[in-house]
Parts: sequence; structure tokens; C-alpha cells
Amino acid sequence: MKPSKKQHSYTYPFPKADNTVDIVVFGLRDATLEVLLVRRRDDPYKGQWALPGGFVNMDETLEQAAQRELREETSAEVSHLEQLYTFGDPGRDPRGRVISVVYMALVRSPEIATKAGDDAVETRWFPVENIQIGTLAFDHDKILDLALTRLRSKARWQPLGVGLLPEEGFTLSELQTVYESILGRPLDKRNFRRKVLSFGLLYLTRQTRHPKEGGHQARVYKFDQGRLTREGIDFEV
Amino acid sequence: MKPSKKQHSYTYPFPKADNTVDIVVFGLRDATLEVLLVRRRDDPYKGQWALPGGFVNMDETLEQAAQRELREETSAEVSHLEQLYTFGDPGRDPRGRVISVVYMALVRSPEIATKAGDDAVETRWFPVENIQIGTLAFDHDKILDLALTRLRSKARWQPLGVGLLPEEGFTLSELQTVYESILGRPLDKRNFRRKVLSFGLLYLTRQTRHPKEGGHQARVYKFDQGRLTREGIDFEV
DNA sequence: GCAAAAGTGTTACTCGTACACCCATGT
DNA sequence: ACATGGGTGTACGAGTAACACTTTTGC
Repeated sequence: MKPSKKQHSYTYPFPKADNTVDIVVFGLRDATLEVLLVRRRDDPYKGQWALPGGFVNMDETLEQAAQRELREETSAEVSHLEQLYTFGDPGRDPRGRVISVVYMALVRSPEIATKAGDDAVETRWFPVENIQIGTLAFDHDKILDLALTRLRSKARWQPLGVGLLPEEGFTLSELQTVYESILGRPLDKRNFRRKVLSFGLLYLTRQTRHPKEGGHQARVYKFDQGRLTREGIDFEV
Repeated sequence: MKPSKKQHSYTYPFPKADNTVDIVVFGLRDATLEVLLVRRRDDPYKGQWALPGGFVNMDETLEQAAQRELREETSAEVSHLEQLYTFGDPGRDPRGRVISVVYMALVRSPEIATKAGDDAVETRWFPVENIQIGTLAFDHDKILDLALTRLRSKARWQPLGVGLLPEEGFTLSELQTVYESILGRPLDKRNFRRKVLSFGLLYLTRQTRHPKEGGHQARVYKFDQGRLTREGIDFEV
């Protein structure tokens, strides 16, 4: 139980699994839903794309580990992480027993700069629709699939969008585009407006905005931050 | 990364966390929802009640570990386990870093005989309503609370009851009692019947049953096992 | 005969969904 | 003028929730 430290090694009476975190970072760029992947520098699965992630340190929470790994492999932090599931089948990693707690996040793609980290030669955004099943390392196909299902089912119940849209305000059309991108299908404009306004989490500002080219002026809304925090609404993912 | 085995000890270049599973076993006895707890034999929290659980072996899946621990501390297996959440804050276990994957199950209490296992002097069922917050070991209060929330929210969407009611058949009143026990509130008889029958997962047998004392004969239903498995419905928890 | 349990329909409300037109503006 | 995008209301169906009385039977 107690590790006996002798010259940079730790000895235990029983073998122990490794604990990792993996993060499914969904990103939105224009109107496409993307996911952040890293290309593995080393074996196993050298050269293949995988979810960002890495080992959990002894003195950090699982969520902190996820944030740190993300910071190491990208450059930014995400404002909110949600635990998705824990994968721990023996054999899911050829190197040995690895138990991975998977988190997910939702961000604006362009704000997360990609950079190569320790385990990765390259970090890149991929539109989720373009990812062929069977191409990701480890069991990451399965993980991505679960994350996508969860994200979409959450989108049906919970408002999402804080953090995806500018603090300064946004139009309902912009918010609708966010939802359509996540759900991967078009939504009815009138129904969407009714529903999202009925949550009572948006307020109307006095500003309006002109569309890029032609068209009516759009009213600008903001999230009612007070109500969001008061009601403890998890608006992020 | 690779453990070097020398005289019953395992040495790694970095410290490693312990991996455990804990199981929230909900049980139904008559009309009360219970949870299975074990009294700890050893420190920390010696003498206090805790969720059953234990260490994950290297060659078993997380779910198999949960089943094994349950078998060791009770005597029966449960037919279905569902992963709930993974708790891994440093400091949640005073002995060191312990990452625990929590599963939940739902059974008939009387069918799970309780016995003392390795880590427990005693194993007992407790009605969930009687458990005072702050009395369980570790962060198990928080875990139980989350499990209860999840169970109840599942009950609102999914049919539950297979495994809780006798194979030979049951009356709709009995099924209703199951739901009421889980949800902790009374349900309208007519609405309940309409809804549960609309799932199309029950079929009517020719048998009837007499209530214990006075009252109309009740018709006996069975689950349509064919449809359950065909539609892959997770009827258990 | 009375207590106990089974069984049975209707109404109102909420929510989701489908659907079409006019308005303001930039080019 | 026309193309582009913003904004609005209604009707139908599904599901949920509330509500009371009659029937059978054991005691």
C-alpha cells in the first residue's frame, strides 16, 4: 500500500495500473463541429491520430489532469470539462493496464491554438464528420462515438452555448447555428427561438447588428450570467 | 512503464495510484428502497459503514472487478451493473491516491444474502431514507447521493423492473410499487398502467392472483423477454 | 357488510413540430 | 429590383397529470 521510494523508483507489493485522462475537445468553427486530435509521436499507434491525454499526476484531481494535458498539447484552457466515462478494459492499451477517465469539452476551435506537445508531433482539428471509424488509436473511436452521442443528447435538454459565442452578445441566428452544428441537422427558426427564449436565460440588449450582406438588422442578445450561476446551469457542455 | 517483478514486488519509475471499484447496490424489500453497506473492519474509518468495493485486479475489466467484489462481500451476483462516475480527488482516501470507478445495480434485497468479507465485519441493507448524511466512510455520502439521483432520473425515462419481480409473473400493482419505492413518491394508478402498457414490453398471462386479504383478483403479467432483448432495452438499472 | 385491492376514461395542459409570409437592408 | 437574412403565429398530435367510481373477494 505504501510506496517505498528508493532511488527514483516506487515499489508496491502488487502490480498497479496506469491512470490516464483523455479529453474529447469539441470545437466549433464557422458551422462545423470539430474534434481536436493529436498525432502520436511514439509507438504504439505511432503516427496515428488519437485523443489528447496523458498520465494523471499524484497530486492533482482528474479534472486538473485533463486541463493540464490539454494545456500541454494545445495552448489554452477550456472553461468547463465534463466527465464522460471511464475505460479500463485490460488490453485496450498494448503497453499494459491503463485506466482512462475521459472528459469532454466544447469550445470555439479558433481560440484553441494547436501546438505539438510531448506525445504528439502534431495537433489538429478535424471535422467530426470526416473521421473514419477505425482510424483512431486505441479505443478512441469508441470514445469519440460515445462523446458525440452524449453531446447531442445534452443539446436536446440543456442550453449550450456559453463560451461558444462572444461575451459581447450574439444574434439568435448565431445561436441557432451553434445548435445546428452540434446536432448535425437543421432546426426550425421559429421553434428554436421560442424554445431558447423560454429558458429565460437570454436577455435582449439595445444593440442590433447588420448581417454581412443584405438583410434585416438582427437584435443582439446576451446570456443572463446572474441567472446562469444562480441556477447552477451547466451551460458549457 | 513495464513492471519489473522482483521477489513479489513491483517497481515503477513513477508513483501510481490505486484503482478501486465501489458499487452502489440498490435493493428493494417490500416497498422500501435499500442500499447495501459494509462495516469496515480496518482503519481508516474502522467501524463505519461504507459502500462495498475493493481493488481492481490487473486482468479483469472494471465491471468484472465490481462483480467479484460484490461476490466476495455478499454471496450473489447481480445481473446488471452500470457505470456511474469515477471519483479520484487526491485526499479522498487518507491512505493515498485512490481512484474509484463506481458502479450501480438494482436487485431484490432478500435475494442478496449478506456475509462478512475480507474488508468488512458485517454487511447489511439500509433503507436509503434512514441514512444520515455524513455517516458513511470516505466520500461515500456524495457517491450515494449521485447514485440515487441517477436511479430516479432513469426511472422517469426507462422501464425498470426486470430482475426485481418474479420471473413467473407479477401484477401491475406490484410493478407500480417498485416504481413508487424507487421514486419515493406515489403514482397515479391509471396513468401508470397506461404508460407501462404502452411500452409494449408486458404481456398478459391467463393467470390471476388473489391479494393477501380481501380485494379483487389481479391479472398476472410477464415481461416479453423476446422484445426486451431484441430491442436491447436496458431494463435493469 | 365492510375493508381491501383491482380495474377502468375523460379532460386539460404542455410540449414538440410543421409550416409561410413580410420586413429591412446592401448591392 | 433583387438577394439576403431577421422576424413573427397557428394548428395538430403526443404525452403527462389530475381526477372517482364500480367490482370482487376475504374476513
